[in-house]
Amino acid sequence: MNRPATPQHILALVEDHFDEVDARFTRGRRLVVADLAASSGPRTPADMQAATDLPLSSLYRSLSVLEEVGVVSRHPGADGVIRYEISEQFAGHHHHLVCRACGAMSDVELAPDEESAIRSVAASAAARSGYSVSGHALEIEGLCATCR
Amino acid sequence: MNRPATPQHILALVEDHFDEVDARFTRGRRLVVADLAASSGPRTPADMQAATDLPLSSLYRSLSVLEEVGVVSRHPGADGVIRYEISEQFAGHHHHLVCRACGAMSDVELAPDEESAIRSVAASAAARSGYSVSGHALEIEGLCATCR
DNA sequence: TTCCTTGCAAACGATTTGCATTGGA
DNA sequence: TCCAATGCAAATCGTTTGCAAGGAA
Repeated sequence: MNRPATPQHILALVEDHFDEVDARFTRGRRLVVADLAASSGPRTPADMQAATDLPLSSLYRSLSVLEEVGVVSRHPGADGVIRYEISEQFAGHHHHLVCRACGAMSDVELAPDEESAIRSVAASAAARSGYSVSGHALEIEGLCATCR
Repeated sequence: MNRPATPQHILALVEDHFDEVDARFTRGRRLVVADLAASSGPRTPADMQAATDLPLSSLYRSLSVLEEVGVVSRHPGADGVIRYEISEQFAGHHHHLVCRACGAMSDVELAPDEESAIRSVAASAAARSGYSVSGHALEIEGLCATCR
């Protein structure tokens, strides 16, 4: 999967994935995935706790399992807080807009030609430094619509 | 300044900058800047404390002053630790290679045409989402030469 | 003197872990 | 039954702050 998906779609894919790796897709984990799937950008544990009402320790434990099985990925913010989102495998490849005033991150997708331009720049830069590339992330910094 | 610079050059620029904003470029601050200027990528407070032997509290205070006056910038890593580097104003614009095995970050510069390609992609993506752009950062993820 | 910087120790806030309990296969 | 998941409380770890001492203008 490498294309935007609806929350329901994501839930279904994640459910299948839990079967495949044979781990339990429990209530807590489901709540976390549902919350992230419905969001338009990475969320902090505090955000998710407010939305799901799970105890923080359980939330963190769910996140760590979800990360292990590749369902979510972490995005540390400049404020020192780690934000999570559904990983690209399930939510599709995209990039981030980061508001330098409020720290919020939101998702953006690039057009195919933009995407391939980035990919080729990343590949050549990595080659120059002896890295083998496995991915890239463009972070666009600016002011969001409400902060500008 | 928007071009790679030698450690000495950076020290000199920073010294002038401290004069301009009339703040003191003290021993501790100088040690931090020298350490960062000599490094090939963002460093953690622990790295810097090992190199400079400054007490952690003083180190953090120096970093916070340096950040306020625009000399350093912070780069939160996936491991939750914040890394610092000399800001682009003094060290030149560049991007990062991040090793997904060891977490190390190293600097890369792009060719002018690569850079302008990224800039234009960032501008159009931001416009689509109602953001005003102030900068961009490409993070290239992969395995570094020693981890691959 | 006066203001800024430093260093130590205590305080914080985010995240992790120990342990006893609960829940599902 | 049995192992994994949960929840609470306590522990960690990176980072920040209070406060008294030191230094430069």
